[in-house]
Amino acid sequence: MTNYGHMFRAISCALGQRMNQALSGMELTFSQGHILGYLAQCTQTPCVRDIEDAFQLTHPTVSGLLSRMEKKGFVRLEPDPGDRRRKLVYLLPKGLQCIETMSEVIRQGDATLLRGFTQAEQEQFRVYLTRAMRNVSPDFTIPKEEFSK
Amino acid sequence: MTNYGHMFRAISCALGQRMNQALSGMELTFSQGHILGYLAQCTQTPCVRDIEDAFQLTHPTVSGLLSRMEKKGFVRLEPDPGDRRRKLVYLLPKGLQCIETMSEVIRQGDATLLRGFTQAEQEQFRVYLTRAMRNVSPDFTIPKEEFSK
DNA sequence: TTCCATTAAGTAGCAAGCTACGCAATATTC
DNA sequence: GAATATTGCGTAGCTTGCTACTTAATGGAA
Repeated sequence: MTNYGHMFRAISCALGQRMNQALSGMELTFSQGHILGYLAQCTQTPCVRDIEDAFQLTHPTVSGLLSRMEKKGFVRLEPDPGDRRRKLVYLLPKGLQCIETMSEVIRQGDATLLRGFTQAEQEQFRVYLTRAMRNVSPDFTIPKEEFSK
Repeated sequence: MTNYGHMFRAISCALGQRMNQALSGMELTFSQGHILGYLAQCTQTPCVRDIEDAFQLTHPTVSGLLSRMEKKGFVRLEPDPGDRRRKLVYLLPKGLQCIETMSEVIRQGDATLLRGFTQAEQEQFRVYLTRAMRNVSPDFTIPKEEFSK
């Protein structure tokens, strides 16, 4: 009777819009920024498939994101010499430069969303969201990103 | 540091996928179903703009949705004789028939999301979500739909 | 070794969001 | 009444999600 699906869609879209506007200056999108954060944190150069797994996204989605990111010079894709099926995803300097801005944008987005929440309420909300997340997507883990500071 | 933007995106996508799969039998999508629910509840035939306002969506988005829905025979669009700028959106019988299924799909979606939540936790979660919603989109109201039963 | 299964990536095609335009009808203002 | 502003809709073009299919490379089994 409450239709959470609609609420989540609305919040997700509104938040995404804010983020994308904040990032529009550096021709970077929110989704692309997340991938940069993931790459910056990796100890080993990941392949496309690794990114799909980390973000629970399908191959065509990630493939499209990376192709646009490559076009703008944020990353470079190269075949893995050890397994010629794979393509390794390298973070380029231009991509690395965006990490700090991304981090700030995320911080501000969270602050907007949680305006008026006490510390305890934030913790509680986060617990609920994590539980809801696992309910709809059991093998979900929050992807490691270079935005923890 | 927690990146709520990503959590909301992930939940929203996962939930949407479930809903769309459940509705795929009747060639209806989740977003389209919401509009049907809104139309079923209206006392006066709304125009396109009314739907945009109700769901906080842009014109091209609603325009596209309605055009696909019209193609499938769920709704019919006709110019408003009283104001020739407007187009009135009529709910057709085929659209009305989907309401019940939509209602059930939403019920099941919510149940999945909230699995393991006590009644009190559900209420609390709902309060948090509503507050978060207003934080990111101040003039948001939950659109009236014919899914309350 | 050869055959088959699996895995990684590519691509076509679609839905649903968005921004940024333009146009026609109505409303407002002088 | 005429000029201007606003409003409602259309459309082009983009991103980000998806499914479904194909192809190439690897791995395992007969």
